[in-house]
Amino acid sequence: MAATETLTAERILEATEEVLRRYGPAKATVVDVARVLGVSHGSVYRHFRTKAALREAVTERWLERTIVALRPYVDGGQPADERLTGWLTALFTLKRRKAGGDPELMATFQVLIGENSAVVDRHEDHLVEQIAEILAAGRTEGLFAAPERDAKATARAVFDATDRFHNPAHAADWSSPAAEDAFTAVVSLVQRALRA
Amino acid sequence: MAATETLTAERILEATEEVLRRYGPAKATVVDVARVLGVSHGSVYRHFRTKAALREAVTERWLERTIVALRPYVDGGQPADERLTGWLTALFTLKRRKAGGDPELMATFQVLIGENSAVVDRHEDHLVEQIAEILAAGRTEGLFAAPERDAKATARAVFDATDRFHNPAHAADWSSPAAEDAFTAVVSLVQRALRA
DNA sequence: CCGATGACAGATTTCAATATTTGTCATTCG
DNA sequence: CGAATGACAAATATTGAAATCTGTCATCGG
Repeated sequence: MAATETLTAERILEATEEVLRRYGPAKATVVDVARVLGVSHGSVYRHFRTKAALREAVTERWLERTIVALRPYVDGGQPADERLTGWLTALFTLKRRKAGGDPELMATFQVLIGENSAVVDRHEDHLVEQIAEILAAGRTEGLFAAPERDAKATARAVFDATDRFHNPAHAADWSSPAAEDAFTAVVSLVQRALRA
Repeated sequence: MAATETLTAERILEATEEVLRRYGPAKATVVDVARVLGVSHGSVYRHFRTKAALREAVTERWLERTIVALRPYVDGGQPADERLTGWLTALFTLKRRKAGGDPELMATFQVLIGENSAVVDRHEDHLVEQIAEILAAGRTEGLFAAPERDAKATARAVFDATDRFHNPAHAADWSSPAAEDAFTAVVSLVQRALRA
């Protein structure tokens, strides 16, 4: 596997993801990444100052995909209340499928999440921002009441109230059949709270 | 430290708690517990079949204390909506004080929680039961609307929606000053959802 | 000139030998 | 007689020496 292509940050991130998938977060080393790419580990350090920075970048990429996947639910053509339910359901379904489909990968992901709380905080802000957009649209459409406190706080409250259904820390609960009902109940609670 | 008193399950549980506090969950051994009590470790096994059973009993005792501490908020003389806010605030304050005041003890507690999910599930059921009582009272008082689904599911939804503020998994977030506001926002969201 | 290399020091992890702990039970003690 | 003991086997944890990894940098090669 000689480096036929130029060594880019992008290629390193792909290789790192592969190594993390294959060996898990505890055993994945920079040397492994370099081996997959057919380069010396020194070359990896030209693109990422530390192993931690490399893992952080992978985490960021990973989280970014969720943001992109949820975008359609923010902009979609239905009424805002349906879009909100759709968005929340999509987020839950996405995470649950990931957790159920490949528990080991989810465990790896959770370790990265734990290592990079600053990245996660920024990611949460993005998600809250998307909720805020839906809520603002809902107010324009006359579906949602004007917020008692500032709009951002309400969006954050919706995010926090549904935490149990998107925070990977709770992934173990999602396989239970009761989880579906619990999710529906919380979403309906949230919808009642927002209704004009 | 001769066994001047009779060796009871109660005394063993107290000693186990002390050992867990002092050495943490990883280093606390049955031999340590026996040493504190001045007996042989074989005697401890007369009262608890396994180390796991002993830890489970400690966990149960620990959780029971929360139930007792919250009881007054269920029965208290104020209107039900205020009692609900009081109950939720008490739970959050209790947990937060525990987490902030002695982080190591909290970490120990979290390990026990993780080991004994069956006990935790039963504990959650008790808490949800307390919420359900307040909600039922609130309906009688005309403060809360009749539930769309069954009453138990609504109580569970309130519990789930506030998960971030009582689940020890989130203890790390509670020290942030934003946590207080986030909590207030979610409680106010829940109250709006329930209002008649 | 510029990206890649690999030798290197210090930090971290692995592994296998050693010690401790768990759980049992025949025996002792009151 | 029933509660407590402590010797014991099997499971688990600790330890420290050896191996590997991280991060740097002087040197190489296109």
